[in-house]
Amino acid sequence: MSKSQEEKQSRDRKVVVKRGAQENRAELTEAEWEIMKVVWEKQPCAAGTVQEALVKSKNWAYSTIKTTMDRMVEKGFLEIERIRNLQLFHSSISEVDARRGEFRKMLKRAFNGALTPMMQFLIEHEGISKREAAQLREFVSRAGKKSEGKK
Amino acid sequence: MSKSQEEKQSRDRKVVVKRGAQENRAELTEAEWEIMKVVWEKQPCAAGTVQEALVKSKNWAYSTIKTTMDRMVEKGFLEIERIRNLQLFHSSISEVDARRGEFRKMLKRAFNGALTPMMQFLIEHEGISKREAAQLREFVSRAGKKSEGKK
DNA sequence: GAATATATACGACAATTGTAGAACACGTCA
DNA sequence: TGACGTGTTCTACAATTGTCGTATATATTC
Repeated sequence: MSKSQEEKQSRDRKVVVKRGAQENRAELTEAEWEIMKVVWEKQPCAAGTVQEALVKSKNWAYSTIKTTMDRMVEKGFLEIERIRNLQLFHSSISEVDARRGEFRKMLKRAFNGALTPMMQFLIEHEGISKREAAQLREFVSRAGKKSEGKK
Repeated sequence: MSKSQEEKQSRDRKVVVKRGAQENRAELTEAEWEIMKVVWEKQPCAAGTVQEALVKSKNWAYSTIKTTMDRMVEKGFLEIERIRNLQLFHSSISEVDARRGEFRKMLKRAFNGALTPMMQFLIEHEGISKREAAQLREFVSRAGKKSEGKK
């Protein structure tokens, strides 16, 4: 496997574009996640806005965030709308697609890509709060109807 | 945040040791996952065994795998049992802990650490089969009881 | 126009992760 | 003992990601 092939695969794995019925998904790094969460909420917004939003939880230098965001533009995760000297960023990937990417990556690594072993894992090894359980019950009752519809 | 602090936090995040009732979990890279899956299945085993097992899916050079495994020893994920000149590796982390680490990382990044939005996401965006929905229901029905026990 | 504030561009370094070949060491066999 | 096979050690490079200060550019105000 040559470097360029691997590079191409690596890219495809990060952002899998729509091919027929296949869905969009993206894989973000830790820092990218933090930044995208702010962008999804405040877009279009400047890098400075993102920095201000993250100053408490992360305390990153402005240039740290700007660099990361510029790289995300190169990767196709963000786009720049220019107004005079100001760059406003907006997302090119949806939160749903990013979530899907992260979820699928986890599923593939830890559960060979299958939901059933993950569910078993949750059942046997993960507990949840009462509140979460109540909310889940509500969603599950809807799930019955939705899944019938889907399949 | 100084470099050494960040380094310490980074380590703690990768392997969170047992503190009281808190659980074990680990975070593995892509290559580490591939290797651990083989080790869990064949341990104790030599690096060459791992390389042979992965030759079809990955075609990594022996030294690629050996290097990764040596680094994993340094990280505490693997341990070496020496028999003459031969090193047999066995895992220091369980598959459950690794799964938990990967799952929790995903949950934190994509769903702010909460199960409920993840389940909602699955139901609304991922499409689940009847069987999976049934497992979800089982999880929810057990959730009430288990969480009492765990918490 | 100068001073100031804001924002971008530039450049660089460190750590981690992935990748792997070459050199060296050990064990076995003829 | 030398040859050969197996396994470890050593070394190194590349890419990515994280991190950030400095230089430069732009816009505004006095």
